[in-house]
Amino acid sequence: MFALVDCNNFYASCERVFRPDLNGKPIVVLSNNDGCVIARSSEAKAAGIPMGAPAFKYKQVFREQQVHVFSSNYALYGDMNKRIMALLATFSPELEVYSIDEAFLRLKLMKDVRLEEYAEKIKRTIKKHTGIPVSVGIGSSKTLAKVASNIAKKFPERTRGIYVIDSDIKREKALRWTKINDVWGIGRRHAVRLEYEGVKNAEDFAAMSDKWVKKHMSVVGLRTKYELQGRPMINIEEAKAKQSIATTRTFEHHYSSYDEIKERVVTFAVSCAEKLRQQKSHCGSLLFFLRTDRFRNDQPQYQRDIVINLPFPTNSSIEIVSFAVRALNYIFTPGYQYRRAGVVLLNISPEAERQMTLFENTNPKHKALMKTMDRLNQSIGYDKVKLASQDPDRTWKMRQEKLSPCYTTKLKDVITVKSE
DNA sequence: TCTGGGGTCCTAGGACCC
DNA sequence: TCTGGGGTCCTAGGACCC
Repeated sequence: MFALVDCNNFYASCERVFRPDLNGKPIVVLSNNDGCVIARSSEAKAAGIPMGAPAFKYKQVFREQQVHVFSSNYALYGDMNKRIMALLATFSPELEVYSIDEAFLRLKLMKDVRLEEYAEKIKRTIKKHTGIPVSVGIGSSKTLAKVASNIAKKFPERTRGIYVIDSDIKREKALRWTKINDVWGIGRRHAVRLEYEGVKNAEDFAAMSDKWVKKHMSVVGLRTKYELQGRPMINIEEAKAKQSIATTRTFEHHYSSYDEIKERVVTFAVSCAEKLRQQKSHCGSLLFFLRTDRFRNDQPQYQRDIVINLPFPTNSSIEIVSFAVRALNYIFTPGYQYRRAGVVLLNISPEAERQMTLFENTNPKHKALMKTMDRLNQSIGYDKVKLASQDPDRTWKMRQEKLSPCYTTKLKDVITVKSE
């Protein structure tokens, strides 16, 4: 059996762990630059605030409903995620961390242990040690575990956050209840198409012909169909090195000067290179993109991507920066108001499998230099050692007006508990 | 004034090989 | 009249996930 453990309203719950005064009150968490709503407590959902709502359009709603607004605090959420995953690892040797707030576990059926009780124990443990409420869905495939978890979340009172699909009768009932666009693996496009075909729920979809599904939705759709029927097609996956690494940002305002954009691009490239070295890989190519503000139709629009194939694989910040700047030089055109840019590293392979080239190679001194830079930045603080092409006192800053303290990762932010 | 960021997998078609 | 058969690799674009 597969279990899906999913944190309820994760970012909002993280904020609430250290602010118990906010229990029962509406909370939203905003994206970078305080742009959109990306997480909502159940009270905020009930207040009618949709996912992805632009914050500036909902200011009045926030005020009227007394919604507590937070900027996203990834240091906090990332650390809470680590703690939860460490706890989950004690429940099964086969654990897949699927996203920042959910994980799949493979459960071997054990004698004398009922699945409901095991799920209950998982839920209780996470709550006790981290303060985060979770839902648990269990089924004979990952997709069914997802279905079960949705039911658990939808009916918290009746299910107490736990739902187990362990019989055909329960499976059929669950599939009938699950709307087609709520099925894991069926997105907006396919949902529209399927509804046109008369498919309303997961049960209808599971009854479609293999031929139709394969033709219109490829083997991916077919796997989803089998999984809904209770035949596992997707396994627990162990953590793998990333195949692409990106750092992209919407700027806090429009930039038109080359120098300002260049400084940002350098920083994006450095950040990508750090992530690349962390997973002990190097990259063979780099994509850079630059675009104007798609929401401003009173201004001329410009958007371009460029891929640069590196002459040799590298993970040196210095080299990756120089190629990123070269990419910028190719596509930068003066006269536009730029709003977004990004660096994506591609063609990633393990450092250890380096293919030597005859004439060109990375400077061997870079390796030791990068190691030292990474060590210093890790021990004395992020961004303390920079390349000269980065602005030493970075003038730009992400808009984060409602940032909460880093309760679990900064000593000065640790809460004080007074006892009498 | 103001609208996020980071990933994966699959397929068709082109270009190539013998 | 008539023009084979069997492969691989790469890329762009689409669809999906959180």
